[in-house]
Amino acid sequence: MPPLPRRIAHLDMDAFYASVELLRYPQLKGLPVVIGGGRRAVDDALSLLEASPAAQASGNPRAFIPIDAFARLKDYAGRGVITTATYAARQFGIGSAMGLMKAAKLCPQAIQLPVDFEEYRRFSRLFKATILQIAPQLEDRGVDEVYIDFTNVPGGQREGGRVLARLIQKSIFDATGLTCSVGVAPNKLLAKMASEFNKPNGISIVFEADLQTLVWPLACRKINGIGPKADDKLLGHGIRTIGELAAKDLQWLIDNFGQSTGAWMHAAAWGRDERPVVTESEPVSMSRETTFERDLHAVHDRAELGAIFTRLCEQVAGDLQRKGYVGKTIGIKLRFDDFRIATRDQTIDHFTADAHTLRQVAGQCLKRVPLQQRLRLIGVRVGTLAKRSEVFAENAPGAPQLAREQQAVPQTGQLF
DNA sequence: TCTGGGGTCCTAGGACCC
DNA sequence: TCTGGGGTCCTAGGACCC
Repeated sequence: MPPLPRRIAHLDMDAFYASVELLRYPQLKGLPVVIGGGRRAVDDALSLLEASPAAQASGNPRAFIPIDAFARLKDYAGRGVITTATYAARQFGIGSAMGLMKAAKLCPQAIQLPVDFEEYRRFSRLFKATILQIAPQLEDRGVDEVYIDFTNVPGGQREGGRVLARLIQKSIFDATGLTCSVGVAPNKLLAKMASEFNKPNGISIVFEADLQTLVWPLACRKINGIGPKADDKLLGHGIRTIGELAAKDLQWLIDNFGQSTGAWMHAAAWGRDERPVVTESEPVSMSRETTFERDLHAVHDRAELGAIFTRLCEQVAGDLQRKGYVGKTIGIKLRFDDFRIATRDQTIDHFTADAHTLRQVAGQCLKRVPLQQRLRLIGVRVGTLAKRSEVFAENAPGAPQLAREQQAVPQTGQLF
């Protein structure tokens, strides 16, 4: 029997965070709602506001406070950003990654909700488990997106995948009350674009033959992997659409964008993508970072900075231990007040998940950065990961590498 | 009232080894 | 004197994605 034509689906939950919140608070349907800005400053502000009569009357004090109330709070630092906004809020020009203060200006009456990642993750697990009962080849692409290989699944070839897509949509709605959009195409690249064609709650089916009519008129930016920089550069050459990109010579693209990027762009514009659906993967790094409520200075705010730095190391160590990983490349990330970023890292001779070791090596990394300028953010990262169990197995008997990890790391008493 | 947090992958130079 | 390659690891930065 000849192999079936490859049919790959991209499934995207519709306005995921907002939809989960609307399930919880159906009264908010149709109202402008923004989700995000949930930093400590916001929590402090919330606790002040919870006592307000309007909030009390709503029955859910935290949920029904207009965003404007924050903007008017005297000492509010205002560093939170909007994670997402409902369609009603988008009408006012509010979008994700927008500063909370700007959003308050655009739509003072918008209701602000804190983000609840735990709840979103719960729904995420639920919809993915639902898909897995129907189609076993699933690639996780974050909390609200997946690729699914339809090729050999019953119904996966009927009407180009529409029959299976409909079944999955219905099953997810029955299990969660949430809608999603699905694109089915010969590969991941086209499936990802297709899932955007018919939002929300839509299905769109794309074949190779649809390339010219459905894909070539789109902006290059619609290709997953072409971001703002590459798009700017393409525009600089007068290339606006994917069709215009496809019309360019392969060699011309290689000369202007490099061997790898040029060749990839050419293939993408012609709808070619052989990447498989990857059902399992190991993490490469784990990190924690935080933006301060006000910019801090390495000397002036040494104690505060040191405490935050230590906490980040403890958090990364906790994450590693909880998930059963160890790593040997320890690094830091700094963002200065002018938004410049500096990174430093160091690879040590053994794997670790120990907070003191991370703190010590990360402290050494910090010493290698000039710190005249104020800092906005600091982060700690561990890379070159391995499964803790495998490092144990490799070293048994004797486990010399981990034995070293368990040695007490001398506390220098210094901050950095 | 500018601009969060957690990731992946790529590039490019230098060290070091054969 | 100076002349080679190839391969891997480490480090710093940057683009991009969700």
